[in-house]
Amino acid sequence: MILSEGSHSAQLFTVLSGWAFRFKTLEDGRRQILNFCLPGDLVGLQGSIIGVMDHSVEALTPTVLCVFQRDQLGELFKNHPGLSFDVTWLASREERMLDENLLSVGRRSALERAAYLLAFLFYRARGAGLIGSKRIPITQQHVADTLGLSIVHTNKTLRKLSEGGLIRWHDRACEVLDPDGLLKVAGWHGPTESKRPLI
Amino acid sequence: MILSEGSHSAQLFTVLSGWAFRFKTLEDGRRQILNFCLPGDLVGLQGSIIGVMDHSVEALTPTVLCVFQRDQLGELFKNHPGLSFDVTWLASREERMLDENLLSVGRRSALERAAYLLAFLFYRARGAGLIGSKRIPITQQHVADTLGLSIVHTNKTLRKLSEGGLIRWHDRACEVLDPDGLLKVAGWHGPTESKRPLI
DNA sequence: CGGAACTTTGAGTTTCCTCAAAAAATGTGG
DNA sequence: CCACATTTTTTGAGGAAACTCAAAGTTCCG
Repeated sequence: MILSEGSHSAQLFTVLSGWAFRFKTLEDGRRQILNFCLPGDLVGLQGSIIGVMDHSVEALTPTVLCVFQRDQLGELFKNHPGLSFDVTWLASREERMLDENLLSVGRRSALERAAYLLAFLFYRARGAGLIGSKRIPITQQHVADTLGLSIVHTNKTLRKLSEGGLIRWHDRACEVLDPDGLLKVAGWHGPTESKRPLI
Repeated sequence: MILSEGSHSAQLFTVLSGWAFRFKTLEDGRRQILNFCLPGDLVGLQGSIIGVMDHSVEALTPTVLCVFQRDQLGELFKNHPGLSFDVTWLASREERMLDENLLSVGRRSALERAAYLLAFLFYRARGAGLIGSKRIPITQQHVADTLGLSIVHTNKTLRKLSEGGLIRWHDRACEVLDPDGLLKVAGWHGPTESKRPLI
């Protein structure tokens, strides 16, 4: 599944199963991953509200979506105040995650950033009900493009986390061995999530 | 005006006049500015919906706010679908700005980042109706904390933009002399804003 | 006028990057 | 199951970007 930037029929959808990610690119190809999309996430609201999507979305695993029609959104707000409150709740949750990510990319060191990201994804997966799999299905290139680092430096940084026994990398995926250790390295207290609406 | 992180009576407000900014800090004091708040902006939605504010807000100039009560939000969604749509529109606009900022901090060089930020603020000021003043009331420390750079390197970077005749720095503020030049340095096409709701 | 905040400069260091290439894992077709 | 192409991970070396430390100018404000 790939939905690309500038695409005019901006889609609004929720992820039912699978992993995906949102990203933007500069004209010369530099790519920044903005956030990851897990089951229960609402993706593309901005595009739906504003008219053009200005980021792209790509799947990491086979993914099942529930697609909404853009023009249903006005109707939703008119007739379903509870649901539209939930939509806004999810939007504000996404914004909170972006705030955290921006803090991380702007102010944390490479090692702290990597630890933060993997802890973040670990807890998101858990929160999305993917309890069984501690496997985060991303390549080191994805990590690099999320953290704003080169692939080489990312590799050397992840290696340190591996050597510290915090993670293990295999099969194009990261296995988190010690979530608390990651939190400590990152200087983070973990997610402060309470109960959330499902759409 | 300062509202601080973790404050429990999370506030929701719109800026009526003045400049402010949202930021987060790490425990050792490193600060990341997340976005700037100009007249017409809705600030603190996430806090209002989720219960605790997890960023702080500080004023750059004397600022007038219109504060909403948090518990009015449910009522708003129930009885004013048009307005609640607008609230969500503004939330998605904020998210779009964060996406851009994250791309910038993650993937642009120091010079590109600085140019992007100043162009971004220039167009935001214009969009907020502050047409007269090309003055952006921030110190170089604010720029550094927005771009994720040190104050020293920020100074040297801004100096290059000054020497290129793109900006002028005086009175703890930046004057934009050549917006198009900034866009070119940043490799950006400027804002794609259409009409927006006022709350 | 004096103190504080802000801007500027220089020097040396660290972090991260690019280039290049090898090693390992993965996927495909026979 | 094997041979081969592709993608991903790993390593080394040298260079560029950004950082810290330190200090001197400047501007602002009471």
